[in-house]
Amino acid sequence: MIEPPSDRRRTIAPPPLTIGRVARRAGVNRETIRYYQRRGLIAEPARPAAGFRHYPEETVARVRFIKRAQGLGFSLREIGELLDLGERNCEAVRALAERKYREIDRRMADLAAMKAALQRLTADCANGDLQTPCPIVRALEEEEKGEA
Amino acid sequence: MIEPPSDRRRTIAPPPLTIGRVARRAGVNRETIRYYQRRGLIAEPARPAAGFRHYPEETVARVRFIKRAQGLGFSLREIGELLDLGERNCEAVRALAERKYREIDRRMADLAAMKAALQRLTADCANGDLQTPCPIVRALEEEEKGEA
DNA sequence: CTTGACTCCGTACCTGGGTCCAGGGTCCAC
DNA sequence: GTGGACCCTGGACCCAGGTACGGAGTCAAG
Repeated sequence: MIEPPSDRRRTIAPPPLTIGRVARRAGVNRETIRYYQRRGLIAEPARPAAGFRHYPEETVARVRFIKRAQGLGFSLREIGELLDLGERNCEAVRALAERKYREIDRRMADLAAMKAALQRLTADCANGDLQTPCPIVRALEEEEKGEA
Repeated sequence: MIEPPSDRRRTIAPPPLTIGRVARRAGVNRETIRYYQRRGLIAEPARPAAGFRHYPEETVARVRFIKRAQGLGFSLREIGELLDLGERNCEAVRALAERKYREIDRRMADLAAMKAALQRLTADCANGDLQTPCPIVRALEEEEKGEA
């Protein structure tokens, strides 16, 4: 995974961190890096060679940050805010995290309701198998304002 | 909400169930009805007048079914399957419902993990407020393969 | 008969998060 | 110096699930 420093040029041959390398290290598609750049999630890198992007090391961490934050349910827009704020406004980051926390809570409650509903439905269904006006479909057609 | 039967024509003046009426009754946009039709989720209605769709009463129930099933986490494609199967294959409907149930379970577990992670993060943050290299951002940049 | 509300159609557009492509240019190890 | 791996660009395309538009036709009440 970590390419050996090739050891012939005094052990210091810093491999320029090109887009493909960043992508591989961060475990994403090359295009995703370009996309994040367009979205302003990662800074425009230096381009010392003929237009080739040379990224600083932190970029890999940043991309991983983005992916992990997505995993926590943040949208790219929110992640942008996190990244902006994180550098200078810890309180605001915490507020965002707490908002997201509550959002996740709500989503879990929704899912729990769905689950319960599905369970009821499949239970109905399991009683008599092969009923032709399927009770699940039947039930979903009814009003049934069970939850507020 | 329920338009009065206008009472002048023997109390039976069946108002033709046009697209707008179906939409209002089902609580969706008119375009959504057209869209569902394009997607094959609701049948092509009769068009007795000059091209105007006249829907059967069941259509309203069907659209509400679709919306409720979406609320349970089914995609329109899955809902199409449900509707197809529901009319003749109860077992298959049940299988779909159970699959979705398990999917919801997984999503809840994911969310629970996210929640826990966020809680850890905000707890860190609450210790010292106004830290400038925000610990949340810091933490998300680290590897931390906590969950498998 | 007029007016306003409604409907028709196809197509374009939207959000979010990417992904792919063609037709070049470049880098570097051998 | 050559071959293969890599990189550049802008724009098109993808998925889902709709929403909006515009110009025309129609229905029904007053």
